[in-house]
Order: sequence, then C-alpha cells, then structure tokens
Amino acid sequence: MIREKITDAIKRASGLEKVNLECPENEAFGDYSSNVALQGKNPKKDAERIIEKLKKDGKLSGIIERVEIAGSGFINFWLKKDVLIDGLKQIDMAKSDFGKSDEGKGKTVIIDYSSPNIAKPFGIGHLRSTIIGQALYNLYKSLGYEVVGDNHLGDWGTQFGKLICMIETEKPEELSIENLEKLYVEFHKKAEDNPELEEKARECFKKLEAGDPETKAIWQKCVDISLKEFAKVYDLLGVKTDFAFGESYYESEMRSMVGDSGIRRHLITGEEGAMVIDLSQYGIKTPLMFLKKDGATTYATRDLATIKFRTRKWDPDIIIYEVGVEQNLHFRQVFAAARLLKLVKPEVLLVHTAHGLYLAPEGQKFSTRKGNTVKLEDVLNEAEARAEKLALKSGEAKNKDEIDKLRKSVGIGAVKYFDLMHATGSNVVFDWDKMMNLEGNSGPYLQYTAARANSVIAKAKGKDQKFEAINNPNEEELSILRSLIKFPEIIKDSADRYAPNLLCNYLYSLAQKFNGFYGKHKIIDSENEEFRLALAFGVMQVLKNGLKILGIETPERM
RNA sequence: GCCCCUGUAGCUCAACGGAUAGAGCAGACCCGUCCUAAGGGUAAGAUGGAGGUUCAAUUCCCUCCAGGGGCACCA
Repeated sequence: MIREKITDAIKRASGLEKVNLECPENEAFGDYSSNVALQGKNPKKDAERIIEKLKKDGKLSGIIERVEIAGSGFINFWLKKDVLIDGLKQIDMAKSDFGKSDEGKGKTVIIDYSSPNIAKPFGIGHLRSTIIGQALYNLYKSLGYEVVGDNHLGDWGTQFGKLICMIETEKPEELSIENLEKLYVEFHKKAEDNPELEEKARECFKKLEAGDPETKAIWQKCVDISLKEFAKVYDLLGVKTDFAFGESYYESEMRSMVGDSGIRRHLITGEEGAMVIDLSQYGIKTPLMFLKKDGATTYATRDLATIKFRTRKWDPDIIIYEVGVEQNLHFRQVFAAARLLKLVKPEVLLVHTAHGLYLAPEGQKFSTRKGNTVKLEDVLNEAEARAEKLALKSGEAKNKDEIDKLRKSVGIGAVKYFDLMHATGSNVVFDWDKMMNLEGNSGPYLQYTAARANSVIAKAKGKDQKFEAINNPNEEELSILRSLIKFPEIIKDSADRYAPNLLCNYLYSLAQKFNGFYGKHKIIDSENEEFRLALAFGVMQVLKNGLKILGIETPERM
C-alpha cells in the first residue's frame, strides 16, 4: 500500500519508530502529510533534513511527485499522476473486490449485534445495533477476518417472569406481539402500586429456570411469536446473522459455571444475600451480581457464560458488543469479571461500542416499560412510501417491478444511512423527516450518484474506457482520483475505530466531488471522453462497494 | 451523591492533537432546448463559560454550567 511505503520512508529518513501520516482534508496540503518534524525543537530544520533524505530515497521516487515543507514544519507529499491513474486501473481489475485486503487473515472477530428482546416489538432502539453491527461485520470481512455474527437474543430472565405472571392472571385470548407488549407495560403500571408483583415475577422466572413444564411452554410460545416478528424485520432490512443462540442457550453453561469451584471462590455474599463478584480492583465500585438472592441467574451471568462458550467455540481475537451506551456499566463489569475469572486470554480484545440512543423528540429515552416506542416497521414502511413517490416522479424506472425494487432499496437505504452517518457515541434525536431524508447527505444521494455515473456509461455504449494517464487532468478529475485510491485505507480506519460513519463521510465526499465534476464538465463527446468514462466507472464502483459494506443496495438507475 | 457519554451555525450532524472548523436541512439568490434537478452554483451563518498543558486544542487535563444515560436482584 502507498501509505506504508511513505510511512516506511519517513521512518528511514527520520530515524523514528512511530511516525504519523495523515490525509489532509485540504488538498492544497498534498495527498499525505506528516508532522514528524514538529516534535523537535527546530521543526523547520528537521523537516528540511528529512526532506533531503526522502528525495534521495529510491523506494519513494516511483510514487512521489514532490515533497515540500509547509506551515510550521509539516512535510507534505504529492503522489505522481501515474500512481493516481494506477488506482483507477486497480478498481477496474478488482471491481467488486476493490477495497478488500487480507490484513485480518487468520484472525477471528465475533460481533454481538441486533439482540432484540423477545416479547417486545422490534423498536427503533434496536435499529442502531442491527445496522451498525452489520456494517462492522462487513468491514471486518472486507479486511479478511474470520467474522462471526451472533444475535444475542434477549430470551431469558425476569422479564419473562413478569410476562408469565401477567399471562397467568389475565389470560389473554391471543398471544400476539402487541398483546405481549401491552402486558409488559401493564405489569410495570401495576407494580408501581403493588411492589409485591416484582417479587412474584422473580418467582415465576425461578420456576422457568427450574424447568417447570407449564411455564416453559408459555415461554416457548412467546419466543416463537417474537422470532416470527423479527424475521419480518430482518427480511425488510436485508440483515442476516450467522447465529442467534440467545441467552437461553447458555442455561447449561451457566449451571456448570455456578458449580465451578474456581469461580465460586470469587463469589461473595452481597448486601441482601445475592452472590456477587467484587470488582473494586478494576476501579468498579458496583459489584457484579452473579446470582440473585433466590439463586436465579442474571444478565451478567449469561454474558459471562457466553464469553466462555464463544472462547471455546471460536477462540476469537476480538469480541465486539454492538450494544447501546446505557449498558456501559454492565459491560465494564462483565469484561472485568471475565478477566478476573480468566474466561479469555489476556490479549483478547473485548469491545463495547456503546452507541448513543435514539431519543424521543422531547429529548428523553424511548422506554418499552412505559410503552413509549416507535416501531421500526412503521419507520421502514413510511420511508419506502416516500422513496416510491420520488421514483414515480423521476420516471427512470421502466416498470412496476423496478419501482417496487427502488421503493425498497432507496427507502431502506435512507434509513440505514441516516443511522450509520452519525458518530456511534452520540445520541440521535429521532425525527421522521430527517430519518427518511432522500436529499443532501443521505443514502439516496449516494445511490443517485452511482446511478448517474452508470447512466453516463450506459449512454456511451461501445466507447472505450481509458485507464491511462492523460496530459492535462483538471482539478476536479485529480481530486476524484485522489479520493478513489484512499478507499482501502478508509475501510481499515472505519474497522479499527468501529466507526462506519467514517466510511459514510468518505463516500459522501466522493459523491460530492463527482457531482461537482459532472455539473461542470461534459463526459460524453468531450476531449478526454475515454478517461472520463473510466473515472465515472471508478466512482460508480467505489460507491457500490462502499454502500455494500454499509448494507445498502445500489440501483442501476433511479 | 458517585460513574459514563454529549454540549460545534436557527435545526440535525462531521472533523486521526494539526494548517482557512466540514456538511445537510431550513431561509436568500442563481442554473432546465445541456450525459438523471434525488443534482449543481453563489452569499450568509458555529466550537457552552473560565483556567491549564502544547510549536499547535473542538480534540488532552482541571473546574463550573447545561442535557442524556447508568448506579445490584429488567435486559
């Protein structure tokens, strides 16, 4: 890779082991820029000295056109035009594989994502985990990692005690997902005045965990209904996880852990009789509750059992939990306990991405318990309806079948992109119009740009694309070339930082450049027609590959 | 009270300790015999307050203010 070649050359020239190389946002500062000279006392002198050596470096002369000192001592690099053009050739050769690498070869990453709770509708809150998780999955896959996607369904715990309680007393005529949600909300309403209900719910869960057949039958019914409902949503979203073991799967693993003397010796009796693990040596004041006072397991027990299971089954290098920020403490506890109990090798990376939440328009958290949620299905349906309206207006689609496809790929694309474009850490205020945005910085804008490029290529039928250097590339053309060759680096960066939004930023900026170029210059029947067609092809291919990683389809025309 | 996260333009969001803080939406103006106007262009608009570290701070540290989330028997 170009980046490595330059980094290595700087290392040789400066004698430093770690050097920083960035891609300046402003193209006036070159393709790459390094601040190594700024670390010392005489930045300008150091920079000059390093530049002298760089100029003599044979390994660099083939790719660098010029190296200059700038500002207070930055060293800026400009790539040769041949190198830029070569990027275009690579895209043409690799096509849908452009951007991929094998740098994760031999390593395994497990991504725990989506993980909706059984017996509740698939709410807007689960969108982030599902979409970001899938994007991370695709990013790591592109880097050659062995990737395991596991949907850690919330199908166990006292929440079922609550539900079973309600089902037994209310005896609803039909167990639909809507009814189950109603019962859950009702439970919490009732429990406000009757705190003893909480105790009763825990007893019910205890019964479930003890294997009571009647209780288990009701539980199974809830699971079945929910899975059917989720399948509908996953189908709409085009998301498919490799596994969906769910929390209940770890029942036996938990039992063996509870009986494990190595683990038992870390358990202490907490304030009210629960068995807890003290984590103060990890700077966590709240101990992890391993067993409740009645001996039933908790969410944390299940997550620890899951780590043990996953380690045995896949021996991962990284485990990523794509779960919301509200579970920050929980994962800090689980990770610390996993280290303490030596459930993972010390070098294994445990990551909680901690994405921000969708907040209700009033700025508060959506709450299932209070029945204050937005159903994801409604959002997707509305987005599709809006996309269809535009598709009909544009008139590009040839028949009803194509309109239907557009309706889906553009509507869903808008929602997914909206979700992914935000830095994962921050909360997002839910807003129907913004979520379904089809213009500006949006998924459909990227899809549209690709379709536009596609259309030009189609219109130029029969004409060659020329992937060779031309004498006089203009500013816009150079700028697009510069972006195109950065794509593989962006994939790596997005994965390393668990940040699909970086890929979104990149694709958006590429699309902007292309649209700017498109507005200003003719492609067909221009002087550089063949080169420009190749450029349009390159943009289309990179947009397509990038969108695919984001889980968004690229329609041929729209 | 303690612990996490976030305060950037009217609104919603970007920015790897770097160079002139990027966008979109909304509002103003312009571009249709021209390869897809789901587009392009012009102008206007921002780092919560006070300290500190650094050649350089939206970014790191301290403190104050504001918002969100969490703090043992939900997950």
